[in-house]
Amino acid sequence: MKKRKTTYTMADVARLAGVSAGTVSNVLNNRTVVSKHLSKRVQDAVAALGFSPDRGARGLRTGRTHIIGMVIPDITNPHYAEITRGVEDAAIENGYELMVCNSRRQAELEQRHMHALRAQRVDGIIVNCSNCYHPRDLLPRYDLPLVFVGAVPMKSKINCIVTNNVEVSQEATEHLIRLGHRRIAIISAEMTYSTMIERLEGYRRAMAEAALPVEPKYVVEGATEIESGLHGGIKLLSLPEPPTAIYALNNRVALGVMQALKELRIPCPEQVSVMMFDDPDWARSFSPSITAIEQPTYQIGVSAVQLLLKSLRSPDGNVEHGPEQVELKSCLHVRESTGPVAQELKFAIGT
Amino acid sequence: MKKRKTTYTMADVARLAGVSAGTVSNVLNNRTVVSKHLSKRVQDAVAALGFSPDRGARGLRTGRTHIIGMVIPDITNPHYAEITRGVEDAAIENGYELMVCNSRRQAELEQRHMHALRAQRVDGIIVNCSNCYHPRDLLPRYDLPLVFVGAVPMKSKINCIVTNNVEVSQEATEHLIRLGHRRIAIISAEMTYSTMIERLEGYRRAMAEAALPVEPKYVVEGATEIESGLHGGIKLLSLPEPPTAIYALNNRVALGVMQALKELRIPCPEQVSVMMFDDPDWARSFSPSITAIEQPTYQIGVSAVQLLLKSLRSPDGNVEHGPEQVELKSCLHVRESTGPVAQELKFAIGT
DNA sequence: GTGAAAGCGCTAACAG
DNA sequence: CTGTTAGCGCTTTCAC
Repeated sequence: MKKRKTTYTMADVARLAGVSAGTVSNVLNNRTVVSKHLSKRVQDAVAALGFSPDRGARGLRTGRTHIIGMVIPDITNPHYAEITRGVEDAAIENGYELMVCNSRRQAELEQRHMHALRAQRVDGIIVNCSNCYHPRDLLPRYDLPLVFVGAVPMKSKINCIVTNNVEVSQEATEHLIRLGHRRIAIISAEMTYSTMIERLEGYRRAMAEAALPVEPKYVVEGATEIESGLHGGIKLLSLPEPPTAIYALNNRVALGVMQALKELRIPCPEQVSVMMFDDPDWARSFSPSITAIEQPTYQIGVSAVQLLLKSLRSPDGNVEHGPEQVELKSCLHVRESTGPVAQELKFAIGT
Repeated sequence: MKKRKTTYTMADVARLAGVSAGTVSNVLNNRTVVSKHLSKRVQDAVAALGFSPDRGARGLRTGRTHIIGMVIPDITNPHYAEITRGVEDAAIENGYELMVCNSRRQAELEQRHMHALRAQRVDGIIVNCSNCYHPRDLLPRYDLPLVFVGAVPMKSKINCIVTNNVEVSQEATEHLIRLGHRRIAIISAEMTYSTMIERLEGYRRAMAEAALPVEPKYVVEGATEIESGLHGGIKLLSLPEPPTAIYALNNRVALGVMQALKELRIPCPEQVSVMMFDDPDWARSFSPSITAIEQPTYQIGVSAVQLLLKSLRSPDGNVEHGPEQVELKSCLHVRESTGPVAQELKFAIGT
């Protein structure tokens, strides 16, 4: 039942180097000062055997696995993929390995992953929870250092990395209003995400400040799927009085909206402007290129690891003065998909 | 130096249930038949404490960590992201956890990750190597079960999941030829990938069978970056005799080609047709929607895990009769971006 | 400075 | 059926 006979242990290295296992350990972790002489012998033996210490055994002994766990909704969404890249890079730089799990936005799976990661005795978990109203269900009774990213639990004192969703969403909506748009529709994903709630709030504020009504028929709650944006888009564009601009609250939904415009052969931005949250690679390649709000995805990942490590080093599992909240900035990139509102002339032509 | 005092051990469970640790282990792994009576008591104790056994300790003891490692070039590329999804789902279904590493197409990083995974004592590794000519450098001296996916080492007897690149690429090129195209350009990514070599070969065969010359000026070797497709596309389209069709060998390059068309204001497919390998979400949302070759990405991931597990269960680390090669099928989706070759009339108009 | 030995949490013989 | 025990590979006192 042994795994591989070709896997060496520190005892093998010690024997070959003619020292004790403890000394090998000391050399490998350059702990106490080992004499140059023995140190060299040990290193030669390590190299000769191609030995690398068993991290699992080390973890068992030290109580730290040096593994960071991560739970995200869906790695195939470029938004999460880029955050993950940031996390991985930062983790490795600090000597940690990463274990990523996809929850598919299912609370049950989310929990199962959290428990699996706990069973693995990861040192901490970075999580993007899909339901910000029931975050407590996520936390194992036995506290593991946790950092939330992006979508975070509401009204909870926790470590998290957030972005200025309200602010940038308001700013982006104002961009549309400045272009003359009055009938601005918005399609969100699941409203269980704190991010969606905040982005909608930004939209509301901009509308309110411009004294524009937020008409329910222009506010569509979708899901994080392309089909959702497609159907929502078709529904909006088929209204007796269709919107002149559509604001998609994430990249999946936006993809669906673009498809809706294509199917209905509605020119963008001539007849309808489109703006989206997220700024995936393809935003600039589309015709027209898409006005988009870029989130600091990579940096979110890096910051999450930094905060987690900070929290790991604190005695109580939180940073010194309680949970810390880091806010990063998103920014709007105006491109070709948003233009001046269609002139009435165009409607005249249509009739 | 203990990690968390709130983490219980099997001894705690045993004490609470009034049994021995061995019995707890037996219940948890339903090994030998434990009496209903004690079994219940143990399960209650486990539930009461929220106990879950330390996988690291178990791994140390059993010699199997039940972790699968994975090394891919870049998780932010939808192609790899979808393979990863398949791998994760299949892994979890079989009681394995997953550790994914990004190599950024750097051989050095690729190796470092392989070693890190070995140090973690993963049970096997799934790898998409970026240089199919030097795969041996990847293998640690101490053999770990390995399964290659997609880009595989050339001329090596190894476990791998491949696709019918040559065949489908030939078929796709024939599609362009049937549309009347004669000047068909092709932009590849790094030719160190076996996939690129095979896709180019398919193109060559189709051209040869149609008695069309493969002109060097129409064969561009790029890199897996959008910029690469952009510059390659601009270069091709600026030729005195530009191609009437461009075939991009992966989704990143294709994105760049679309951007080139946009910048040069060249109508697609009226003047230039575009076809690409890979079929990411956005292919159908583009205007025009893009003719694309879909790879069975998710299934590649699932198959890779299946083959790895099969190999893990074999005594010699390989499947019964030596390494196994599984071939899956890709398929062409004809969409709007490929059309009949531009009539000479259009050129006349241009002059 | 270095070696010897204990023990992290678990499983797998082996007794009883 | 259940308990006892040894030991997986490593780190870390503690003597020397």
